[in-house]
Amino acid sequence: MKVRVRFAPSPTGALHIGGVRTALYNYLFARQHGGDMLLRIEDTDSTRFVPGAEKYIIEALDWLGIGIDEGICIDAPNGKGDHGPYRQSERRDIYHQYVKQLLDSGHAYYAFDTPEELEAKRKEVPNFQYDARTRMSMTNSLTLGEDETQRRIADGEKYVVRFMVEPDEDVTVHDLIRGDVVINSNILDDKVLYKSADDLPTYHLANIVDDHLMEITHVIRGEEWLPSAPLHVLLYRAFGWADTMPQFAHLPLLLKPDGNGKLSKRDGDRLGFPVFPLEFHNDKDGTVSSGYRESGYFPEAVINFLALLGWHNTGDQEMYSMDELIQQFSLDRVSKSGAKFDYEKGKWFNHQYLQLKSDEQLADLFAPVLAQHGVHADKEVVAKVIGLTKDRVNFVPELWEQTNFFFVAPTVFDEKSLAKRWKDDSPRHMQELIAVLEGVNEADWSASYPTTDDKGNHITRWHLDDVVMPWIAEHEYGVGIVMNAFRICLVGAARGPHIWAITDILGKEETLRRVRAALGLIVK
RNA sequence: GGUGCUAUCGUCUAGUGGCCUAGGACAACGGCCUCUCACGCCGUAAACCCCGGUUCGACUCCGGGUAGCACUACCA
Repeated sequence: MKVRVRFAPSPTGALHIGGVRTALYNYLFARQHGGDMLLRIEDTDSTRFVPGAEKYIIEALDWLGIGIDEGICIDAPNGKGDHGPYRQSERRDIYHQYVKQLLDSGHAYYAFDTPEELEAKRKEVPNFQYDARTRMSMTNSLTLGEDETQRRIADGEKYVVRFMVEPDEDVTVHDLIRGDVVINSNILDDKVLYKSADDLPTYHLANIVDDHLMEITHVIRGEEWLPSAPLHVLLYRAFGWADTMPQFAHLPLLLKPDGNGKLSKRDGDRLGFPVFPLEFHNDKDGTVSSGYRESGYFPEAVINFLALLGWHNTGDQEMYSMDELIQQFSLDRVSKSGAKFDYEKGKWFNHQYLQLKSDEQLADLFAPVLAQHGVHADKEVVAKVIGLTKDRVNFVPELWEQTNFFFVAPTVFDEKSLAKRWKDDSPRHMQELIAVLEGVNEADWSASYPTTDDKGNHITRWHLDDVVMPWIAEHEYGVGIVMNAFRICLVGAARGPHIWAITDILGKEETLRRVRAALGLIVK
């Protein structure tokens, strides 16, 4: 039988990073088995619907490279495949039919208790549960009788349909990650399956009906669903679908980095990192949530990071491409315990993937950042500059802090660097250095050649080394003193790549101009 | 409160009864490299929740505690 899995988010806001991981695991599982990955929208709660959320979900998955074979997706916003519609709000007629089936077979009943009455009941009776023990004292078709029930419905009174859970039964759920989980039906309540108020089913009914009709073979979802899994098993049985019931796998939760509990949207705001793949503007409550994409993350880094939060192969491999994940992923190597969200490790992954990109690729990605700062430089130069600095950044936007001095001459000079590296002799040294550098031919300015150091390592030596070092030695100046003062003139601080790599890019004219300018600007 | 799930370095994890003096990675710390800041390299510190049992032998199996989490809606 062909493997068919589904990711079934609710369009109630931006897609949480935990949801992304669930989608990823579903996708990896489907691809590995040559099966289908479906996306179904579970919009059965009309009160929590957020405009734009659905579009956000499909764009986020598309950005991450989590491909959808059937259902709602980027190239078919209204769904593709022959098991549709894939939006639950468009499947009302289908649900009516199955609600009726349960009603007719005696597995469900009408209930007229209002939300207010139920709330009052819960206040009055501790641990109140709508079940076999209490249902005969409530307002429902079991206590009202056929005629009264029909009269109320005909009068347009709001009602719900509840599932009738038989008491005293041990229900076993076989979970692919955790093994057999047994729960007694006494702790289950008569779940609401359908509400007439918005003519929609609840999750429990819709998910069973849809998974069955869509021929889902494996339900891979978050651990928060484990307690209701027995109810779902009971529902399959009530429908007579026990034979084709999908297999279950409940994934461990993603936890807060500090303290305990599920990772939430608030944690991101509080700790300063995104918990959503893309930036999201919520028109319903006016909030804006930051996203991994906008923070400078590469999708492959997010995927790699997320994949390892809850799954790990034997061995020490850390870097996985999507193809490797598809090949190696397996549900029985998914951890059972929750994983704290380690944002620092996420940054490290992005650093690794950034190093893997070519300087030219990075130059293209960096161009918009440069433009923001009013810099328009040749791509060739930008790529060269990136080659010198990329190993010290985690994100493309950070490149600006590392490279700005290549494009804009310093006008302010770092106090700390001056205090430590700018000596009383420095102005005189710089004056002399100007004279030395002026003597260098334009053609030799950037020249370099391979050689070996005194330990026999192959290194690149610059022509300017051969000019400046002898001069320093001749006057018995300190190399560090002269070079750092020089660096401050060019960069504005005691940091940055090798000094001759800087002068190479700046060129003779700009280098000398900066030293002269600095001499006028640095007051100490 | 009830039910369920879970439990190895600060974090993600490897470990499926002897390969464990518990391995790797992130973070931390120290050193090397060096004109600077980084990167890189090398190194240090750091864990089997507790108590019993099974066994010649338990991180690994079993039982009991404890702790954490999840669920307990006309939300998903």
